[in-house]
Amino acid sequence: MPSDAPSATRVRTNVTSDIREAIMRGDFVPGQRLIEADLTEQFAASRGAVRSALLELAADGLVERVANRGARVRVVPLDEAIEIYEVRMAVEALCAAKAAERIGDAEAEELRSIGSDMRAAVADGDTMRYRQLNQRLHQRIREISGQRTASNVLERLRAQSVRQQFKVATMPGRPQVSLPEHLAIIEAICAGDAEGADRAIRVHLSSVMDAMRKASEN
Amino acid sequence: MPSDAPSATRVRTNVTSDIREAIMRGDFVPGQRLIEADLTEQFAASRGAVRSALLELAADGLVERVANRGARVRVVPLDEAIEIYEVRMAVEALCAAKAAERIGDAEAEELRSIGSDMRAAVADGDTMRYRQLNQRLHQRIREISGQRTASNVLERLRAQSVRQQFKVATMPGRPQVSLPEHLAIIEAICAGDAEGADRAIRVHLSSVMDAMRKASEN
DNA sequence: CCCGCCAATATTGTCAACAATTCCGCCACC
DNA sequence: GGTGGCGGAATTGTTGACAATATTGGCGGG
Repeated sequence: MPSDAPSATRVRTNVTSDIREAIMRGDFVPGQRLIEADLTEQFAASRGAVRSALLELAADGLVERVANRGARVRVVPLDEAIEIYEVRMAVEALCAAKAAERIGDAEAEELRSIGSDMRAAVADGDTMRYRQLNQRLHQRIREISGQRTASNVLERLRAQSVRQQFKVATMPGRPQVSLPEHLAIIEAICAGDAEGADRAIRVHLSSVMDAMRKASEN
Repeated sequence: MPSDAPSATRVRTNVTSDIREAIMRGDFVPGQRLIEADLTEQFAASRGAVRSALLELAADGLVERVANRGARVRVVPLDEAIEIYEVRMAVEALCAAKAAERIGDAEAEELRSIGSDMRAAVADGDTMRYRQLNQRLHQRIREISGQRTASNVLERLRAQSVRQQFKVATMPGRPQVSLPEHLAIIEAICAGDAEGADRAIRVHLSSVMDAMRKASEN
């Protein structure tokens, strides 16, 4: 799936992706109404296309639709965010374990390289870069695991909790906490230690969940 | 979900559910083309409604859509079915563990009652009834677990693999194998043994996966 | 001063016709 | 005899107008 085809048939921009990205980027805040007419204008698409997009995004759990009352960006309360993370923990642990079983030398080097970059980003206090590396690490682990279904599920769940994830990632001192957890995950996977990778992922996501709870106490 | 509401507001029957059920029931076989005009006639709905339905079902992973070439019932190859079951294992294990932690006396009695019914159904050789009870057991465990997100994910995955599940369930001698596994799950959950419930679920789903592999060797 | 009704408005849902695309059989041509 | 183009049919995609439904603000009664 080429997310950025160089010159190919991406002439006709996909409205669904546009709206999805707008939501995940935060252009639309949770709870905000998404009125078809407005979106039609904003994205220069037909109403039918907008309708289809909203339908698809509703299936993805990103927007809520109630009959005859339209769509709005779904607001994920804390307890539901926790549930999402509990599922993520189970599925990411599966992916990490599988990745540990299947990893090759080149891929191991790549993961370690991401680890080094993360260390550097934390040392420089570059939170944004760390966030990107974090996402890339998790994505790469999923890819190495070869579990397409698990990847789909995780991608879906991540989209739903991207806001909470952002809140946590930008907490002061948070990178210092999560960096060693990430490095532990990388080491376990590269060592082919499925059991250890499973544990390391769970430790990491537990830590994220704790931080999430703390963040919401404000 | 009342499939046959007696008098309620089910005047306007939902096309999406109808098609979904038709697929899961096997009225449409995997790979079969789903032509909008035909569905329009068959379900007495407008083409727009059918289109929306196909869009939604595609998001659910039940049908495949390619641009300008229409929709067809998605065919799930064995290796993908296995992946689906690996994810199910992870998530159902989570649900079982949570259910074990939260179960009350009334619910425990209900689960045990399902267990007895299953025993009876196997003794009578009533495979269909056993299948129903099986589904109800898993569903009830999800409900008791209180994990909405996990339930959604599982419901989705179950819809995709319902065909394989059927193949396995109707294998001769299969109920005799899975009955004790189910009873073990029930006992662990009722005993409040989260760890044991997790293990029991994994044992059971591993067994299903093995059976699935054998079934596809034909 | 507050509350429930009613019309006006905003918004979504549905429909039918039209445009664009792909598929399939046929025929000329090599 | 095989191959490549060329219509015609089938099917999906899009558009615009219309119908159905919910929301809002005002108005009169209590």
